[in-house]
Amino acid sequence: MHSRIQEIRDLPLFATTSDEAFQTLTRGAYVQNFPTHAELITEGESADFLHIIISGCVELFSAWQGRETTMSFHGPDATFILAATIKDRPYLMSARTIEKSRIIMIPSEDVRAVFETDPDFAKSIVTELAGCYRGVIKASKNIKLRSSTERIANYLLKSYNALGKPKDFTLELEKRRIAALLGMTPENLSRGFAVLKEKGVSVRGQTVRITDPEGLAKFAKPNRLIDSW
Amino acid sequence: MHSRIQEIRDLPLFATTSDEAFQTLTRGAYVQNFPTHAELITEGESADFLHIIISGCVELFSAWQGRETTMSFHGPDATFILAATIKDRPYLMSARTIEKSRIIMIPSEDVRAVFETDPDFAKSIVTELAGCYRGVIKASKNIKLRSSTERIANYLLKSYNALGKPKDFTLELEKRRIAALLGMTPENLSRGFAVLKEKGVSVRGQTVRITDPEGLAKFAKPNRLIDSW
DNA sequence: CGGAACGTTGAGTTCGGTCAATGCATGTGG
DNA sequence: CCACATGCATTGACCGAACTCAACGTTCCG
Repeated sequence: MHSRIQEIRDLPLFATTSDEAFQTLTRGAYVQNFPTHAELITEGESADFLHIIISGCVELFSAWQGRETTMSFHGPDATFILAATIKDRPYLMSARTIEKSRIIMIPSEDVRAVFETDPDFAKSIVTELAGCYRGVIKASKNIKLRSSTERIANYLLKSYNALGKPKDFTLELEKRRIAALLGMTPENLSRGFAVLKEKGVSVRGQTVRITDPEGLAKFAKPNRLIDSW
Repeated sequence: MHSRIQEIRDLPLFATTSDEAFQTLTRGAYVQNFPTHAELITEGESADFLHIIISGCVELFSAWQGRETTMSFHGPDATFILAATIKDRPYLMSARTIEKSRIIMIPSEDVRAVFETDPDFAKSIVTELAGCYRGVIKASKNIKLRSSTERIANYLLKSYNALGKPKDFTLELEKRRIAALLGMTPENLSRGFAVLKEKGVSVRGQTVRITDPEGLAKFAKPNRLIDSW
């Protein structure tokens, strides 16, 4: 049990939080393991808990009139859905695991209460939320300003650079999920990879090799206000 | 001068802020009048000031590789760009006035400083930011889950309801701006209006009449998790 | 070994964008 | 006060990016 608390305490979100505030936050909190494809929350429900991912991967998605769209994927240390928790409003998105995942759930009331009493925690929360906001803006710009092939190129380039420009690397997500993340169908992702072959990328199964980083970058035109760090 | 301060003091964002904190915030602040089509900020610049709109209308937009896209429009009481101010990071969007506008500019440093010392202000800021976040999410769902005609139908329905279901009403924005807001070309907006004629909408110039609210709603299928209030 | 899910490829469609012409306001200067 | 310029809105013809549907191949797992 002690180690469970510790793994939460070590999260960046709580780095500067006082012990007292941390106690309050974790008193009513759960830590839970979920299998793959577990639906964690459903849009429209009231935001009773702030969720924080310890390990695994979670997809945020939305539906309307039988259509569904993926909004984002999140890994360890990410929070969702903070904005609903703060405003005490219904979730705007649903969440499901796409791997076995370990999630902390902190009662929204406690988050709001501690926010008011602990300035450092308030700072952490607002920084986290601002980061989420900027993430959505970037995603939106990516979708609205780029063609599907350009989005793929930038996605590959970003992975490549994040991993330190390795000779080749493995895709983190299944291709169908990459397609969903980039706002296209799996068929179109395939066709995109085919086009990018001429620009200096070879994709074989899960393995990607960037044969011409310069050429790819020249095509992708990555931009820190969209792809950023 | 006194009335200038007063008009700021009365903003919702400062409703619960202490006088002392308010003093600090406004000490280094400007209030400025801008003409139509003034470029207020450019994406990539550092976020030196939090902007608050007192009157007028501001467009947020982004560009990449010669392409441009409208992200949102904002009227009185809205803030931008809060997230950049908080994170002390470059703006992700540019802003321009589309009417004569009166804008408050508060040094970002002061916002961050007061955030740490005044819990009520911190609360206001985080609530405002959470609202911005949810706004972007809704806009993104609107774009990704609906066809252009459906977006138009919902836009008209929302205006209609917001105004109290009047016999007819005038469009707030120019049609070209509505088109940009809804993520389509002006040509397509025109065609959309034509289609909606059959669904119970007549648009003549700036004037809209909803002849069949039921029928329009049946087509538009408005949803509180997208169109909300 | 068989089946299920994923991925790829091809054919055809559709939605929305581009380009161009025209109409319609508004506004300015002679 | 009118002539003309300018910018917005509309309409039509065409184009193209991306989606749908279907078939087939591959991989992985029971």
